[in-house]
Amino acid sequence: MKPETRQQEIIRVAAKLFKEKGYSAVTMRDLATAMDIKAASLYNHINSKQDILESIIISIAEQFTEGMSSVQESNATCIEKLKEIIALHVEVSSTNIYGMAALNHDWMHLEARLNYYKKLRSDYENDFRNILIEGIKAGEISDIKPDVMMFSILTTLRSLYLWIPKKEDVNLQELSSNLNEILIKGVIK
Amino acid sequence: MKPETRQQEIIRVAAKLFKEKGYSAVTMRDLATAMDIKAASLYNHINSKQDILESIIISIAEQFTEGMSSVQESNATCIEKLKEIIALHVEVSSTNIYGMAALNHDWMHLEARLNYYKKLRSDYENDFRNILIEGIKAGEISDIKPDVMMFSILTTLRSLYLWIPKKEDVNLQELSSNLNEILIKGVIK
DNA sequence: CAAACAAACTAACAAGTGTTAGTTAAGTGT
DNA sequence: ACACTTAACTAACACTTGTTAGTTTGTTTG
Repeated sequence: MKPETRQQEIIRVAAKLFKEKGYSAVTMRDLATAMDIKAASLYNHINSKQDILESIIISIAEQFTEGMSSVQESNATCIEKLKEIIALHVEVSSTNIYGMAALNHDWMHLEARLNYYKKLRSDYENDFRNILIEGIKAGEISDIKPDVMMFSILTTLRSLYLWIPKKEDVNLQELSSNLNEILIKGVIK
Repeated sequence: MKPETRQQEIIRVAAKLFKEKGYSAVTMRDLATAMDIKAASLYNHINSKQDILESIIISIAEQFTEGMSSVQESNATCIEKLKEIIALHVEVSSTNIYGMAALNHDWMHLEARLNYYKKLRSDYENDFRNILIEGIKAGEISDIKPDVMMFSILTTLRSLYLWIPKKEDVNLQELSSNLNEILIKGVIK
């Protein structure tokens, strides 16, 4: 396990600040104070504020893309694939709580890599939708508009970062299985 | 139907900009340009940028508080109450699409009224949770952690603003009933 | 017609913005 | 002893920020 570089440390602290106040409201002087150095010193380690946002968001987006690839490769039923996607989100969100906030709130402040991010996102959504459509065809999944289903599940999963840190004793295994129950079978008894 | 005052117009346009870029990234000059006047002229109608954010967020938060009150007064089953809450969110979100974005993204930039907002929100969540707990007791609702259920449903409902504008022909009645199906009965057939 | 109002303007300000340049000091490897 | 790297610093820059003061112009009202 390599120790964290100074650059990684800055990016990690920045992600935390971005979660609390949003990208635009965090100044380089805020970040410097949190690192206990002067603002100018940050530039020994990073190129720009924009670069920090990019590394946070793009790295997470690529994790989701990779995760979706392995879900697709698995020879499972659509419901099983859905469960794998839920587990993917719990995993990625719990290891990138602060980054997920930046991804959800501040993706529009990406500049050079905005289009790349948008492509990753829409590809992900298409793959997700196709799984639902297959499930409907196979009779596994209710015949409701796939877009509404996807929206409902995906917004819950994308907001996990708001939820996970609240519980000190959060058991990720348990959270995953609770979400499986609720998202797949609903709340009715 | 009274015509919109100039102040209301500014607040409406501001909400739209806040949705696109977030409160902190929108400058008074951006807002002025969108209104086709100079920044200083805005101050003939509003007191401050902060004030604009407050009126947007607080007015919506109070709509939810009122809505929850009437849900509670109704003598319906818990599942019926849930459906009423879903309808409430569809109604409020569809008539305040831009404002909902500000509420979700920028509530932390409230200053004087931050605590008031937080109180409204936590009261709302408590009422919501109590409905679920009653439903579990009554055997209407699955015995899963109420917090996880609430989180799942509420994040979907809170994100409706992201979804509604995408469909040009969005039928709100239909959206409501689709959400009832999915959130209550899940996606499984 | 005069008074009042609504709604725009120009000009300016103090504070804060991201970032660059150049420097210093403490380790590290040869 | 030497150069190299790492990581901090001070000082400054050009620009942008929200906001205020004071003024002008057209419209409404008594």
